[in-house]
Amino acid sequence: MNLDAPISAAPEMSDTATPAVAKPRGRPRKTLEEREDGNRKNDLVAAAAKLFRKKGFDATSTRDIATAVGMRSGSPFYHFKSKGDLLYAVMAEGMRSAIEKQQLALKNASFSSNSLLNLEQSRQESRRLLYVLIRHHFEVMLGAGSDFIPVMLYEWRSLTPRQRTTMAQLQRDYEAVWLPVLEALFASGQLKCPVKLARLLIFGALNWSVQWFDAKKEAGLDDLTEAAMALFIRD
Amino acid sequence: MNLDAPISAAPEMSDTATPAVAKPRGRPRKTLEEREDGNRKNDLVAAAAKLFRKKGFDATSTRDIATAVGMRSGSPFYHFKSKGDLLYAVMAEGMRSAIEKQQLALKNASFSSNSLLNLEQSRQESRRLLYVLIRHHFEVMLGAGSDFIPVMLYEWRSLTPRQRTTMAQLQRDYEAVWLPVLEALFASGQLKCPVKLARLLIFGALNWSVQWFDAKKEAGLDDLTEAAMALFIRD
DNA sequence: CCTACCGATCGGTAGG
DNA sequence: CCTACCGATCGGTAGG
Repeated sequence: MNLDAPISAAPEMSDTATPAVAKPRGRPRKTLEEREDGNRKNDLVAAAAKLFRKKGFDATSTRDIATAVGMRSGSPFYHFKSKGDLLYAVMAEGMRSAIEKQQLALKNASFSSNSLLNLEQSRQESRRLLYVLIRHHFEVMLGAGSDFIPVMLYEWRSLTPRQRTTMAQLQRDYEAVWLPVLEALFASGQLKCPVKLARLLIFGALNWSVQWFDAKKEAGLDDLTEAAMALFIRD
Repeated sequence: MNLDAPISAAPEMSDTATPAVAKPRGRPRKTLEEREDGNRKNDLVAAAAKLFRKKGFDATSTRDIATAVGMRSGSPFYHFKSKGDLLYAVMAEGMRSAIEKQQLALKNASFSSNSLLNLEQSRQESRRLLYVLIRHHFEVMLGAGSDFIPVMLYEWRSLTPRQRTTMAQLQRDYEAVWLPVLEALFASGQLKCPVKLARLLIFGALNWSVQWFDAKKEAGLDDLTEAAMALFIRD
């Protein structure tokens, strides 16, 4: 396992207690070869994400994944200890990337968060923040090449307890920024549902879109976001 | 395949074009033996529903199901042509039962639907109908011994195209009664989201509860229903 | 990363 | 419904 590879930034890959065995280090580090190794690993994760989403984890064979990146059947196990570790890599990388992009989306949107706002301005501000969060969430689930988060949402069952724990932490990180927004909306009367249940119901409404959204159809992600806002939020 | 068994009321069981081969009919029909046969079939469907929900369709072996009802590995295939037919039986039976119970819940609730109502009364009436529909939907997904609908919601991928078509029809039947209620709420300004998207988002919010609801926890199905109403509907 | 391989499991069937 | 079985597939490994 290569700790320098982007994927491995996630806390744990395997379920064993002592990770990071490391290959021999006797050569100049970070040459082209090492980076290509990382690329192949990323290829595997991307192919796995696509197949896991389309056919499900259990119905996807490691041979399917190997074929998709032009490898032979045994080769994925040079990069990943097990099929389960590949699933975990997909999910962890998906969450890591989603959290990063969410931070960015918020930073771009909340330039006014430090100034003094009157009541009406602050009502609009929290509504705008929720819009940004929802819009970004749709993007992450339904945007081009977004297979990671759908896999994360629908393949929890196949994780080990350990992996579940770390994924749950990543998910809490992702949701952490939603709660204050929902609380502000509740306090200002724009949200009438208790925040805790509201969070669960709203995420449900959004996450379910993976099941029915069709990019070729009429509604785009902006339309979806506006519909969701109209459903949940009063003025 | 026994066409008299309750499960087989569903339009199709297998994917082949010519179903219903039928066993020799040379004995008095509908004896105890035949009914016991039906019971065993129902046992299999119930056990399959439970296991499919817990482990997923692909991760459940027909041996698991056989063991759960005290049969040997080959015996389920006396009752069902294939594992896929068992899945279809679970889903079709789940929907048939859900539709039936939904009709009943509506009948008990809408005694006033035929009388003349003033504006405020009709506003309250459509809100109450939505409450009944949501409450019933939670019951069907989260109530005691309700494994059928969760399986139906999360195992579509494993159906054949033919089976998908008939399931889609059953689902339309189930949802048919929701649309006029949502339209009335939209017309009266209690729902601000376009009806078509509202239906998808609302079902998402409800269906996702299968992932997080814990019967041992604080909130009950009534609490859930009230939270959902507060989230979606204005007065 | 490939070759060659293994043990285990799985859906399904024949014959009673 | 059981017994006994089969062919196929699968995750994973040794050795290079």
